[in-house]
Amino acid sequence: MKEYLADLIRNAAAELEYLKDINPVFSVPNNEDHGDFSTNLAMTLTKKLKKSPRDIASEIIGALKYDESVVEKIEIAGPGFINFYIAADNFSSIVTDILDKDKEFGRTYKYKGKTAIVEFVSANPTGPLTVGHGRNAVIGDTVANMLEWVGYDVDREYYFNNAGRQMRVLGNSVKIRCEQLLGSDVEFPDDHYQGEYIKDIAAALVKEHGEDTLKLDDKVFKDRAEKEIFADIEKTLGNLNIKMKNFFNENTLYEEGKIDDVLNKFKSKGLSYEKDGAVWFKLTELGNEMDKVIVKSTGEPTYRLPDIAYHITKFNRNYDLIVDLFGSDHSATYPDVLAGVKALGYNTDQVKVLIHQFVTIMQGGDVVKMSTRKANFITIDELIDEVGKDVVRYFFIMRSINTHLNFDLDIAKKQSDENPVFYLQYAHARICSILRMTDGEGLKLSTDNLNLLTTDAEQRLLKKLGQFGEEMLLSIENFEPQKIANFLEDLAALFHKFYNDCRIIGSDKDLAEARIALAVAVRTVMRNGLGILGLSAPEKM
RNA sequence: GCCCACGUAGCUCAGCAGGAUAGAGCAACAGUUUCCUAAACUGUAGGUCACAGGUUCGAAUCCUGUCGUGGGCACCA
Repeated sequence: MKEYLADLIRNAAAELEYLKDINPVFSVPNNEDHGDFSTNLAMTLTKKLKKSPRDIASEIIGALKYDESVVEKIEIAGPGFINFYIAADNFSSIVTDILDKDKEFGRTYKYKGKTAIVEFVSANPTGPLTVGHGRNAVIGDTVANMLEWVGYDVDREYYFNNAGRQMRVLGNSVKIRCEQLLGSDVEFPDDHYQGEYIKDIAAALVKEHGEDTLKLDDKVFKDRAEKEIFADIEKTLGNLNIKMKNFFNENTLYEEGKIDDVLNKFKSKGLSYEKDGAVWFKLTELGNEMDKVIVKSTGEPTYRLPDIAYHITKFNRNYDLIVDLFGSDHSATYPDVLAGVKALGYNTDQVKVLIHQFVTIMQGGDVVKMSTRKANFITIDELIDEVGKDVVRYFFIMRSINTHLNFDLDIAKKQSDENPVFYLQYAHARICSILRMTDGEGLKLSTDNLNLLTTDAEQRLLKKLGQFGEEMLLSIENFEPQKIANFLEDLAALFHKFYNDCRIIGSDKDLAEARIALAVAVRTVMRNGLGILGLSAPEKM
């Protein structure tokens, strides 16, 4: 429709010279009194033409040759907007289109043939995934879904490191629990992992090895903990319907010499130097503020080196789009890493770094501080048990990733009617219910009389449905999952209003069958949208 | 001190590729059911879009500064 209007204006260039080579922008006005589409074209031309915007608008309208069965009327409004009112008949065809395309409706293949990798979660295996990790997990998976929706072939990847100090502390935590189980009164250090899960792992080891447990190599405790915790993490992700394609172990970068490769390249390019027994990365030469250490005087690399090497593997795996997702606590690390990758000749334009702000957990009106080490946390699994997977997912994507998210456990756990997810799902369930009823009445779906859908509620619903594809593409290209949620909330609201205003059973047969077609179209769009968000579309509630 | 994000109704937040009278949910108040699920719908009330400048025909939206909140500024990741 926008294309049609743009053509109208381009064709008018024959009469009005200044419309040549112009690309008019159309928007849907917030206020319905302002028509179906609106353009600010006249106002943008005031300077060039030195005329009042309303005069220009009236000149343009005079030059437009349009079909009155499509455009009902055109008006000048406010400071100089040109508002287009589309004849009612032109919106109902969307229903046929939706029924036709069904699961494919609203999808584009704009990026067909392109590949993407989305790296997310990437928590080191020191404990169960907590509510704090939840936002990252859900946003990452949803972004991956979104990219798939526009044609990308997407790999979901989890990057972890099982070497560093934290992992040694983890292994030692298990070992000390074993000692305690075997009767030693050794004290458990404050800075070790306090969680119950450590005791469980220790108990399993003691059960298998008895008194010999303490003769085991230190590595065994760490490896066992890592294995059990990872199994747990994968299970948790599964509970959220998240399936990783790959778990990438930082260690492989060492084993395959990737770390040395980077180090050598830096050296040969003169991008590193030695000082105080450490190797420094010359970031100042690349325009950053200060140089940073990449290899400590102990010989161990800092995170920067493996991170750079890791990103290079992403480039070498030939992804067209590389998405990294992490919390704001890591926001300072990525510029160094990108600078390193860029310095080695890779095009960082294809890297999209998404940073989400923190989640503040509220309970009883207070902020809950969480720490994996102190075992003071709420796990995602606990949350799912309380409120279900859909609520958890929805809470994490319903807000812009740039804002701090307040997760009020009391509300999340409370009566479901405070949760907006149910509002969406109820719209879907309601439609299913209607269809069960109309089926019993012998009413069938028919697209023969869609022109009967003329009430306010019906027209608004039709217009909304027509915006689905464009809105999806916009949210996806901007990496804004919350916009999909907003769209679906609007659609659900319009449907609920339609439900209250327009009855199906009891209406004239032609009208009833057209309304069934509309309802099914809404259901299809709702289902497609919920699918992208990874939410279920229940038939009954 | 420096860097990033945020500041919109009592609360939680949309809106921000500039656009017309700034929206929703919750909370408050008043209504709607012999009728396809009331997990719904309708209405009332509630605003100095943190503050101050600037750009613009036009600013919640862009720019600068101030204040406030969160996160970061390691030879931790």
